Amino acid sequence: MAENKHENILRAAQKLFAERGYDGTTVPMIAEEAKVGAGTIYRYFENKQKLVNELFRGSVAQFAATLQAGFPEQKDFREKFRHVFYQLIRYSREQPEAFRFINATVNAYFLDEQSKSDFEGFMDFIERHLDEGKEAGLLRDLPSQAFIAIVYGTIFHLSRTFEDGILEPDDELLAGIEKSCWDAISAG
Amino acid sequence: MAENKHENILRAAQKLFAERGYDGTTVPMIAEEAKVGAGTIYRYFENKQKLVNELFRGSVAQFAATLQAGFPEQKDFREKFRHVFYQLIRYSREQPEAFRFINATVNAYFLDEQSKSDFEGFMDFIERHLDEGKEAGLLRDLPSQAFIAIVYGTIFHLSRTFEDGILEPDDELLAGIEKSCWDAISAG
DNA sequence: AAGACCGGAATGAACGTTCATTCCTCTATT
DNA sequence: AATAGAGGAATGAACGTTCATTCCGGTCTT
Repeated sequence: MAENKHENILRAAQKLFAERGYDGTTVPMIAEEAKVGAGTIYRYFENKQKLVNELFRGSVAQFAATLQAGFPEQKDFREKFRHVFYQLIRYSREQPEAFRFINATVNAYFLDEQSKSDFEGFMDFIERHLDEGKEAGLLRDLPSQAFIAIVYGTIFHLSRTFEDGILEPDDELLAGIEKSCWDAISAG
Repeated sequence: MAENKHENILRAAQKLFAERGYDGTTVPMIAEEAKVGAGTIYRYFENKQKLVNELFRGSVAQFAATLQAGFPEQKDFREKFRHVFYQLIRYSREQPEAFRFINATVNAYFLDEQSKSDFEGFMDFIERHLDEGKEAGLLRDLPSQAFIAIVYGTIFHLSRTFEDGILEPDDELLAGIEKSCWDAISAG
């Protein structure tokens, strides 16, 4: 039961932070959602800010793990790109609260230095992957950060569209958008 | 000076909401930033929530006006798309706080129905524009909302990249990204 | 022309409420 | 009986909001 409460509190916080934001969520709200006393939260976390930072880093780590899981190191760049695209989609679909929380929190004033640099490290993985495609001459003559804006930006907005029920995600739609993104970044 | 205070309060709120979010910004903070007494805010706005909604609607209206200003109604679809793309970029560059505030607030729990429907009306304009291109057979066989995710999502993420100083916006870069977006949505 | 007066605009101290955090009691386990 | 874990009442700070008071420009009276 011990480790369980720690996890329950994090999950409750994630849900509420995703819905209402950090400052719109009170510690008693988190306690109620996690079904623990308000004081219990302070047995597991020094304060609210430490809690949100620990949650953020955990989410980013899980996100990074999803992205790297089954990465086709031996295959060609086109295949690697497909992998990254679909794993980004997968995380945003399987952990919509975490995905929303991460993106809403990236630039927040309450993130500490370690959290920021953890996220940068994660983005660096994507950037390095795109750099590889650039060096192979497969991509357009644009900075990697522009490719990130196109691919990550698209997926970010798409996940909102799915969450709001405006579009239904199916294989055909996702395949079409993956091809669109590839065509947006690939050379000639 | 009368209308001026109303405007000063809105601008102060916009700056703070963009930086710290609605719940992370206190009314006394807004008062200090606007250089008025805290009580003065309540002469112009019924309460904090009415203030944030009025600000949101004003920002959306300005955004919509920017998008429609000089719309090349007589030109071909390719030219219209270019217009929309560059006007979206323009607003995000000229009003970065408003752009950030709008996007961070779209799904917020404190937005009232009118604010939500104002924003939907704005998005409808973009969607209708893309529908036109679809009906003309110029675009891929994807839902318009997917195109919005690609174009708007890209620009949204790009504006973060510019704001953080990661990329410098110049004509060549923007032209390259505009072409990328067009290639992502156009048929054949 | 000058002083008295008026009314709305502006203020910031003060209110009740709610927040993050602490502390003390109770329960369960050994 | 002793200890550790958990809960929730208690606490002081800070919140959104109100309100008694001050300020200020214009108008009336003489």
